[in-house]
Amino acid sequence: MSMSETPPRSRRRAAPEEAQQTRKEDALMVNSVEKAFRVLSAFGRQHQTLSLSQVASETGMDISSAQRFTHTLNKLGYLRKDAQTKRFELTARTLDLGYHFVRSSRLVDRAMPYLMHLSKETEETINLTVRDGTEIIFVSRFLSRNVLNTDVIIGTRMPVYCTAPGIAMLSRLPEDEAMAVIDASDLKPYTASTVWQRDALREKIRQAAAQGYATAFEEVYLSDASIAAPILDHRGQPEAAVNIAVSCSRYSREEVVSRFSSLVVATAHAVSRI
Amino acid sequence: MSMSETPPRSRRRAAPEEAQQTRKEDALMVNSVEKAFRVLSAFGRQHQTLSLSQVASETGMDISSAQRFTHTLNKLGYLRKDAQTKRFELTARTLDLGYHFVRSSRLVDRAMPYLMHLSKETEETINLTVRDGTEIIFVSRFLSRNVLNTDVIIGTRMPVYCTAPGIAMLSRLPEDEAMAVIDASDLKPYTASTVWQRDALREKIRQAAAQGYATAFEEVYLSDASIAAPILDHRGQPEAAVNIAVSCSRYSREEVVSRFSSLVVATAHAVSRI
DNA sequence: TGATGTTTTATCGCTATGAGATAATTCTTA
DNA sequence: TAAGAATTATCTCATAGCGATAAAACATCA
Repeated sequence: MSMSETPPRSRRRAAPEEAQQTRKEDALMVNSVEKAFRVLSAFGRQHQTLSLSQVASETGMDISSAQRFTHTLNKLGYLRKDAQTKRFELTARTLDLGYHFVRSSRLVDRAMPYLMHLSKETEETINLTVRDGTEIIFVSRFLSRNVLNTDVIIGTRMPVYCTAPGIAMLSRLPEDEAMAVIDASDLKPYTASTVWQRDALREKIRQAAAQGYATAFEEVYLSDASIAAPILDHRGQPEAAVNIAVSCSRYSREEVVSRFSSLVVATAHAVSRI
Repeated sequence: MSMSETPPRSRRRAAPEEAQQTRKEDALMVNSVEKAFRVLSAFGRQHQTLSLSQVASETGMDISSAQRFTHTLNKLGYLRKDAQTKRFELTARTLDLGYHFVRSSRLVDRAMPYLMHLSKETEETINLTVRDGTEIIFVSRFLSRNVLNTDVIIGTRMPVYCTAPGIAMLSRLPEDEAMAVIDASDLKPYTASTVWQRDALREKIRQAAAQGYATAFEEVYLSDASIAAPILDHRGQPEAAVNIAVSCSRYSREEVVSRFSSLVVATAHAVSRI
């Protein structure tokens, strides 16, 4: 048997057994959908525009798939292609999905008037956040005229463990569930003030549970202080949090608590449906 | 031949010729992607939650497809399913796409500091919008402490023809292109003040071209006034618009122009890359 | 309470669809 | 202007996903 003959052009796709596997596991999964989202999320601050081959390498797809999905997303209007440079970029149409979410959210509906009121009363930045696994997502936001942080926008994600809203939400979970979230997190200090050790975090969660609110001082951004309270759904589960964010330069830690704790707790309570 | 025998179970899918047709027309289109988006956009203010069969009827898909796509989107985390009621709702993860867009947009990057400055200077609501066909989309937004309109949020769409940013953008297009947008629009009056007739709109566009800014007084919402200027890209095409929105009760039409026209024009010019 | 209709979930066979290869074309750059 | 790289167009084949339907769970009403 000659070893040198060219092997028959193996028309193999992915790893056949493995594909078979996932297929068996979940016959209802439409994989193309995941790929489409994979392409869209390849874009971001680092990659404002991408060429076809970059899309392929960023997403780990072959050039043909990249071609098919960029074409599809372009047709659907989520991707624009520059005729000159042949590079792709996201379009404003990508805002549609989030728009539908905000418009369909009972939580946002309920919370909005209270958040507005809190914004006017305090003249500080007010946020509504929800939890997605080990992260919080900013869902609604009223900016203060004082500090305009454009790094945080709607859709921004931050770790649960080093944010006041995150801890506030965990504080209304059974402790083992809360610690499971902590344990699933990639714990690390963002600043010198970040509380990131397991034991310290458990203590922080307990304290938040006792007080009804949580605080975070310069844990992610220097000079940012935040105080948050959990919003509970009709069965008492924490479904969101309100927080007030202020600049450390304008208030001491004690002042943040004394001025804002009861306001934020009252707002969270008003939005809750328990 | 008996006519009463049950016809052989016709295993036909869609209309075969037609499917063949579209397939021929666009071999690169991955139709599953469109269907996934169709499911997601079935949700909204009217449909905060949907059951499986509602998804099917809302999207015009059969129950099997609805099942497959809700399952897929649930797995990917864009849809949540209530274990009790078996109803679906959008999750905050749908904000991810829009987040990626905003983060990847050079336009937003460039505009942000100027918008912030304009917001502080005027203390009024400032918007950044882009055009998508016959609509404008709100991309960035700084709310005034005076009027807090929560109907308009990031991702909101409005017709080009009855908004100041829309007319401002058209005013920097060749007139035939501008009128093509008008002609593609579903022209109708939203309020008694809406300018919606073809000729009046052409006149309005010409005036905006001459002045460098466009205005709209109570054309969509009663008591809302708006003044906008176009942002041009490096080849002089209008790629966006800035506008200042105020309450009619606080300023006369003349005051809106005299106080804000040069500010909004200057801001738009600073953001332009011509 | 059982009977009946409705909705959801699970499963299956078939084939149009989309994967992957590659050829043709266009764009770079040296 | 030739070589190389990237993009676009086109083809074939295997299977992913479509559509049907059966089974199960729920709801409704006599």
